[in-house]
Amino acid sequence: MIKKQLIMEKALELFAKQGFEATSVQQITEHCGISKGAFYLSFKSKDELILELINHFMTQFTSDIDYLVKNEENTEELLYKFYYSTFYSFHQHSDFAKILMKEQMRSLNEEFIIKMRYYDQSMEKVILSMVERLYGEEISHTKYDLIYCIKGFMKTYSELFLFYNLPLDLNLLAQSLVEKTNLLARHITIPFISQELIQLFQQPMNEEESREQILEIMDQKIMELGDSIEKESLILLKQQILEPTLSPAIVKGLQENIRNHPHCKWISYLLRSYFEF
Amino acid sequence: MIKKQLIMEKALELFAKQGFEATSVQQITEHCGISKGAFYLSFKSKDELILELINHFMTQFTSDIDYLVKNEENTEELLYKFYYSTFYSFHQHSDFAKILMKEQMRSLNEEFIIKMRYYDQSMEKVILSMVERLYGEEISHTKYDLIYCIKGFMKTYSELFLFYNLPLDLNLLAQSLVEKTNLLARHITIPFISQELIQLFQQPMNEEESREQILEIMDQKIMELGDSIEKESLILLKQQILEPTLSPAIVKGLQENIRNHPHCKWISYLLRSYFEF
DNA sequence: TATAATAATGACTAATTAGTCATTTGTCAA
DNA sequence: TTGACAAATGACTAATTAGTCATTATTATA
Repeated sequence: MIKKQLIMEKALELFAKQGFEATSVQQITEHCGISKGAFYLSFKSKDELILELINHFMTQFTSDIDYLVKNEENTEELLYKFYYSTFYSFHQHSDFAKILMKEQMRSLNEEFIIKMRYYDQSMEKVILSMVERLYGEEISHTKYDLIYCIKGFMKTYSELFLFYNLPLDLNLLAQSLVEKTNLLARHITIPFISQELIQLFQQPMNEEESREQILEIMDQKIMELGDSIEKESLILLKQQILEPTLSPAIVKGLQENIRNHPHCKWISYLLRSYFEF
Repeated sequence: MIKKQLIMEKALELFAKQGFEATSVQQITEHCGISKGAFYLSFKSKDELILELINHFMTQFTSDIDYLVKNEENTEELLYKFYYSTFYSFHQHSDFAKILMKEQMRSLNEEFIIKMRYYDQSMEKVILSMVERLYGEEISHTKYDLIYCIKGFMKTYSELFLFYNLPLDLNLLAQSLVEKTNLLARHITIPFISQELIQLFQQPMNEEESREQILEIMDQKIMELGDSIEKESLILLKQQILEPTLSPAIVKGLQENIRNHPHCKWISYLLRSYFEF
């Protein structure tokens, strides 16, 4: 298991520099100081490694932001904290962020594209719920434009410090983007992205499937974890999904128990969506 | 010469779908219906093909926008036309635009990165001069933020119709972005991107080299062209650079003569920068 | 028609790739 | 010390790659 982590870390460095395709398994194993065979003991293929990297970072990233958006009490501070922690995460995991910017939609592997679209849509949902919390009904007809403007800010300003090693004043950056976002939110009158337009390319993720998917991931995590508060909480939460008996306060508390465990970030996010808090 | 064009067109289609690295020369030649040897009669290498594609589109693209920004009389209309023609070009050359979005900074080849940075900086200069024309001195301390917001809009909104085949209402899109841009321009108070920050990563393109470069490209184009108004204009403009004798009106007229010739777009842009109109 | 010049071919090389598997090495308990 | 098991190795395969070059086909000219 520790070997797997080593490979993921070292591969990430190479991928960030050269991209997925230009980096060979040979290079990765050399960079790790292990043999080629050892690589295939940890991963079935190069593609599996890439998929695990994408999952690892995207789940963490999305769920962190989601938690913030759903739990920050102070609405005044929310937008600031959103930008701050987004760029903080980018900065912290800059190798993965670079891949995200470079690789994006690319690569022949259909599976990657589907995965990335899924996470991209999850992220859009999170931003949407933030926008709705912040500005309410008054921006209902311009909210999709606002989301795309926010995404545009994130992309363009990330490039600045990801690809040129510039000193980064996170506080100023967040403040500056908060001002821009508020300006747009309060004064846009001509929306371009309508509800219909969104529906044209956002194939809905169907709900029933999602329940089964949550239960499946929970089973997997329950098996992985040793005896702990986290494991017990997961088991109780699973029962709650199968037949609801517990009070909201208890469910909320159980979710709180698992949310900081590094392996439970994603299930944490899925449960927040499922229980609607 | 016609063969070269065929290869460029067909290669572009494949590159847009699969990216540079995932597309083999074999695939390209098959898609063209020619032999592998024939490919190497037109291009020294696969990299040369890629570089020519980048040059072909980026020169055309940059110089078209530059002409618009420098020559549109009606300042009210300028921003609208900027967005309209930008997205119109993207739409027209969507295969190349896709590559631009996907490939971006990527690829191991240092030469590509340098080329793309050069064109990116040229584009930033064009946008800067537009912003200065539109809003004057009052936005001098926020103008770089404005440039990056405009670039963000361009990127994010392009994705919508490049990667999902959506119907595109260019008029509405341009109007919508004009409103957003004006809002930001008139109300931003907290800039993030300062003059100093810009200088940290924009290595200046030195001026003396640029004069020699212009003359070199002119010589090349003069050789390429058959006897025509364009050729004569180029010869006169070259003499003007070597020793200025002609009146501004004549110089302007000579530039006008060449600006619409597809092979002269870039030299046209360089001359506008050199003569400062 | 005959000759020269140019264009086009595709089998070839050498390098690199992802992935496999017989073999070796290391680590335990008995 | 032995024997059993797991961990790790790297030479190997089969496929693919960019680029070459002797050969053939086509065209233009005399």
